[in-house]
Amino acid sequence: MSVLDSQVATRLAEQDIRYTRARRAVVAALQDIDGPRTAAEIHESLRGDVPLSSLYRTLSVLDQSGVLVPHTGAKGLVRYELAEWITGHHHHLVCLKCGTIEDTDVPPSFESRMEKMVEKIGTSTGFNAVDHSLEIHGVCLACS
Amino acid sequence: MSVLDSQVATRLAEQDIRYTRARRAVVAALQDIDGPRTAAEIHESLRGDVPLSSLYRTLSVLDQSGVLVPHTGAKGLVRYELAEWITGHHHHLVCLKCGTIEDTDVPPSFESRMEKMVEKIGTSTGFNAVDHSLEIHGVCLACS
DNA sequence: TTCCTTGCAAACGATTTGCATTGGA
DNA sequence: TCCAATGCAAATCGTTTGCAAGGAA
Repeated sequence: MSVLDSQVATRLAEQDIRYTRARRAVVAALQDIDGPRTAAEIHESLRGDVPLSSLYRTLSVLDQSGVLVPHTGAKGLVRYELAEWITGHHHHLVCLKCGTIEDTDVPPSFESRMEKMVEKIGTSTGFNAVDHSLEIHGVCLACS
Repeated sequence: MSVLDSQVATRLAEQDIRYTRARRAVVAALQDIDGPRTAAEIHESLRGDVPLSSLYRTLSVLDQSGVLVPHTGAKGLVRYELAEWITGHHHHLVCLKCGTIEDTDVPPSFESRMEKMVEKIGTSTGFNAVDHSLEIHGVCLACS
């Protein structure tokens, strides 16, 4: 059991949620990938080991328990990735052609300024900010 | 015909696309709103004047002609808003509870720094950046 | 008049759910 | 053991499309 696996196991145990075969498989699959993926993509990378209907339930459980985060970045498809307490904070490159989303980082100095700004926007508008993500839209290497 | 209307009319005329009743209605509906809305929401605010299937076709035409921009921000629903050449550049407050997206601005000094950064990320990763949007996630006033 | 656009109904694709069975702590 | 998780098939929901009728240039 990898470090990541035991972190996730702990997180699920705290909530009395079982860490089953399907759930392990999904976490493992997302571990090797640096960006959100759709249910269909995960299903394929699992070579059909987990039927789609179970996969959707698995994604939903892992989302609600804070292990995954959903993104609905492009083409109206929901894409999941490991939560930031696992991957670390990052931002997204969204391809306008194929809809793929990849992770990217920004310089720490910019990041801290962005955080302050987000906080300020919250207090001045009544919007209770929790999180933020800079979405950069364009065309990825594979599509250009 | 409002200023906005004639701008849109011109844009469509350049592409030999008719500015019909349904298209005018959608543009007018989005004009009063400061954030992306789903087809269902637009349909409702039009009080069913435009049937859903026609509405989807209308949204698609206005998207392809550069009048609207789609966002797939939350709950896996596609939301449309007027393009930035009409509304001006802005960012988004995304409510994690109800999924609504509202527009917001950031200070110009921050904005220009963000633009430079986005450009740099593009050149250093092979990703051809076109556009960006800071998505601030949290809980909106109505939901808290 | 001539296409483009509309409306209706049927088709589609992603996601969800009911229910009987299996499996994990 | 005992309840949660799974697998299958059917249902649901947002969105798309074929086709005949109506409308803008």
